[in-house]
Amino acid sequence: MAYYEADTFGHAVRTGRPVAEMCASKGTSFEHFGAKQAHYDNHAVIYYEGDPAKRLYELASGTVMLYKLLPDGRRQVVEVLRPGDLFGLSGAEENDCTAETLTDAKVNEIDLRHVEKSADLQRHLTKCLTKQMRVLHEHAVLLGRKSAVERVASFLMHLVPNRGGLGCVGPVDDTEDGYDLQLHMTRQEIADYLGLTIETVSRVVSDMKRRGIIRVDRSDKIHLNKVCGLCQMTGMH
Amino acid sequence: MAYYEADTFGHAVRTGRPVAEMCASKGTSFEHFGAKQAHYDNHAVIYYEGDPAKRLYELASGTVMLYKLLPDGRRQVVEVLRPGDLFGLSGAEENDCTAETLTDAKVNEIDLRHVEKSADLQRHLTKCLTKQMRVLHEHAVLLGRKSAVERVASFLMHLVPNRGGLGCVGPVDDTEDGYDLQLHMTRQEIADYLGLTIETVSRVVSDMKRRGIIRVDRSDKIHLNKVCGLCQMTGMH
DNA sequence: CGAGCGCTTGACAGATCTCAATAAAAGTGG
DNA sequence: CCACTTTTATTGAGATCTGTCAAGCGCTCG
Repeated sequence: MAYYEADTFGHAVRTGRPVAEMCASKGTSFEHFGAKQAHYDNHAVIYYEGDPAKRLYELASGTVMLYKLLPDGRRQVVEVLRPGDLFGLSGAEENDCTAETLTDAKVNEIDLRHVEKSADLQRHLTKCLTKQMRVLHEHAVLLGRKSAVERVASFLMHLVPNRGGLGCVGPVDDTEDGYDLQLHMTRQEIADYLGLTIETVSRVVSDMKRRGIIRVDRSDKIHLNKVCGLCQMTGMH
Repeated sequence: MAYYEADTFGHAVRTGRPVAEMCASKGTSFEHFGAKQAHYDNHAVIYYEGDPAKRLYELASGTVMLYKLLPDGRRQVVEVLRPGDLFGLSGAEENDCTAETLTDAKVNEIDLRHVEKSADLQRHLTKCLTKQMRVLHEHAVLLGRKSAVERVASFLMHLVPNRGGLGCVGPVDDTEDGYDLQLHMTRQEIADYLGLTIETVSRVVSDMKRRGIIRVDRSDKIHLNKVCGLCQMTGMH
């Protein structure tokens, strides 16, 4: 079924020409620019830090993380990507991060030599990179200035659509302000993303559970009882 | 004299047309694309976080920092920019950071509406943004995973050209491996960049002084006695 | 010379990390 | 379907690093 979609996209490539409007209207996905789509299983490495950078990647579905390692094994997850995000552009001969899937993922891949040529694609790149840069800025604040509780609260809030950010719509309903979410990361991955240890993440989650802010149905299935309450804990209000 | 250069650049704008080769050959500076150059004094704010994003900026000379504030006053400096770097692209209606000079600075400014149009400019943007993203990734590792000593050591190493990074050339001379550097940031600014407190930065610097790794001639004039030795303290070897 | 600002230093507190044990969940093979 | 192993998550106790608060130092400039 997933494979079907790939074929559909492949077809679009064969018939379509790069058209700015198509790109702009659809927002994400650049299969129009001669990309081939690849599938990756859960926890598959797409490329390693230090590998020669050959392709530009666009995440079509699923989740991918980018991380860097220090020689002694410390790891920092620098980005958690969602569909539409780009990766593989390191600005050098070699990739600056390792890219690894967090779920099954579909990825559009374009040879870097082709990227240079298309003006529409360049415009698309600028837009995507700018957006990702904004996220990196906010994450720098989290890593540099937030407490463990604020980091975890911010992390959870980012998984709730249309809440917490600039376009926060507030509680939909006065009495009900819950939200069910599915984590695609282990505690270790979350810790490495938030610049904490696995034990600290676990303790903060347990604490939120004890205080009735969240309910943990399974370690990767968490119900937020009060989204607004959680948002107050992010350090941003 | 600085003003003279601005005139020279301004002249180039009036006579030249956007040419990819000009841009590529010079590497930085996009005065060819109809930019106006502005001068800012030391510690002048170019724009505030939350202001409407109207222009794209390219730093022509000097140093600029981008920072974000939390409501309680905590500050994180998210980027320290060098000539050739871009800023002002937030990917939204409003700037996501405040931009403030750390020195006198010359800045090329283009109205965002003009940016859309030029393909060459877009290509230039992609290249610059990619490079800055790489720096942000590395800084995330610093903020998330490095100790105070490693952070300060990394910070100082970044101020030494051609050392520490991928293209490290090693000591030029077997006996001499010193380097004189000029900080353009106060201890507070450094602390806010490294995710530390001013006291911790001060203590780490004093400690390095005591151990003979650096010599502090003035609080903003630091001599590195052994660049290689300092590099060993960054956590990256 | 004195005021003001930035920097340094000390003593202490507290948050997070480390190490270790236990518990829970997921995968394996009979 | 059930032991059994392996992995992942939780919890506790203690150590450590960095932050907090407060005082003192040393420029720079009027």
